[in-house]
Amino acid sequence: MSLASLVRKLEQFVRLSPMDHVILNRAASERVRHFGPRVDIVREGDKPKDVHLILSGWACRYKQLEDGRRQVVSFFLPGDICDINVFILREMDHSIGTITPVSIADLPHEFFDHVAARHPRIVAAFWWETLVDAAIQREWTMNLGQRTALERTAHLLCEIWLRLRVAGLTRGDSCDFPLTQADLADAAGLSKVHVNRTLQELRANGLIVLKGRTLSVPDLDRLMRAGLFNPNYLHMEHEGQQLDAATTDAAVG
Amino acid sequence: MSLASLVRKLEQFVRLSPMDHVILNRAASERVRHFGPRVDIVREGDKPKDVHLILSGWACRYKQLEDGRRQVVSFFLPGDICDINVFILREMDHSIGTITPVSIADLPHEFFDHVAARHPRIVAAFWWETLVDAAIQREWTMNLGQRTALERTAHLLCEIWLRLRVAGLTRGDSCDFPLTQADLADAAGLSKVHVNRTLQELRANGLIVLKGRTLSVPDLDRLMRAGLFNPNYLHMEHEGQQLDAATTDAAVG
DNA sequence: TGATTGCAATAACGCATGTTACATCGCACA
DNA sequence: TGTGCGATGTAACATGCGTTATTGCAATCA
Repeated sequence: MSLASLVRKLEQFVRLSPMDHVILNRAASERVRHFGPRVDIVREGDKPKDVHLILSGWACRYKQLEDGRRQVVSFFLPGDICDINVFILREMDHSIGTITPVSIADLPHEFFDHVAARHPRIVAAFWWETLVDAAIQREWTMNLGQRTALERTAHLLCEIWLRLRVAGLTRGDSCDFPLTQADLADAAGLSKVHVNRTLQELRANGLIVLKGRTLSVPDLDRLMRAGLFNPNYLHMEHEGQQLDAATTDAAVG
Repeated sequence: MSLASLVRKLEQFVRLSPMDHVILNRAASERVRHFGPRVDIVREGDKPKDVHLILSGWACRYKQLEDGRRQVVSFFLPGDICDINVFILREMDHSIGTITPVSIADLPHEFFDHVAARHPRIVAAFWWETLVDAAIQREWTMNLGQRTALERTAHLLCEIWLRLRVAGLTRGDSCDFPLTQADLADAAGLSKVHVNRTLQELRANGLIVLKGRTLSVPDLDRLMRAGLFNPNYLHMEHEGQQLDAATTDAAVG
């Protein structure tokens, strides 16, 4: 039930007040739902109702062609929020499915109305989350369009690693890693067979240790170099110079 | 100076009041700048200052690797807005460059503050624009990850065609088309040579006529089928059942 | 304990797309 | 009227990745 991951992530951007914490806590404990692994939470064509906050487990957003080709367009890790403000759109243009068992909190319309009026720093933090999401999607475009299979896979692993680390979900140089090679293939736009070859190569180069459902990254810098990975798009402002409320209120509008 | 394209596009989603029009008009006529073709408007690493509204001309957002590989991650057409709320981020993670000569209006911070407080329908329309942008980026991920060169190119042309049409920039089955084959290659993640081959094939199939800087699409349905194109992600709500102010105010929060 | 199932690993082969090189076209400008 | 240059077109060849098929392994369950 790791609301901790959300807070930890948001707080690298804005410092939330004790009241903000209370608000988030309440929102994350009402209307919680649980899903098994490998099921759909939302389907393309649905009319979106709520925003979802991932409390625990991994999920993904994906699109599918009629002939079955499937592309994972993003991963959701604990603490991630799915599509703030989908309220505005009439119909989902993609699906969201679980990878592991997942717990989510549904955040209704009214939560955002309430927050908008009274908790500007939460709003700012959510804006930041939204913008980072968009930046990640652009980077995936770059990844699929320009990087080789090896670079692309390394890049994807770096991104997941850093996002897990910010969420407090790494231990030393290891983390849980529930993705199958088929999942990686759908995300990287590669065949399963070639993902397998590529992982072998990463292993042979000592860049990763991946066994069971655990990933270790013995030397992140080397993996980042292999993936031509530049973390700037994640906009992690870990230098500690966070925006204060006055600035963010104005920026959010 | 086509503010008309912006208004036309936004109005398929919300009906703007006469006052809204005045506001947009004013914003689009102060602080206008002009650029030549093939120059950068914004560079990766810049600190973003204003939001940009494209008044005329085509531009693109792109990212580049150190070795020169370049990926166009989106195109900007007249009436498009670049990155609402980039205020929040510290540093640009991509560049924006012109393709043709371009005129833009810089929308400062204060414009959004003003609008946020007093013009909820403009806010709603901007939200919609932002969400559609995100949906387009996801679709590009799909495009690069799963579609073949032919499908991918056809899909890209369909998208541009529909976006131009909504902006009122098509004439019958033709439109201006200033992209070079190199531009298409950078956007589609293909080599120039293969883009050339692919365009030949589209021409041979009678799906497009592309000569000089003009594109004609004699049969959009066929082109859409060739590109496995499903327009749902553009969220064009042309059925005319637009949201009214009450709904949208709440949705925007 | 054996059957079933899902995932990972490996091999052989094919093809879509990349690469390099050069020719042609048309427009801008001297 | 030529000259240069960016864009398009084409050809020959190379290769990275996809496809299909099979095997092994480990977990789960009858």
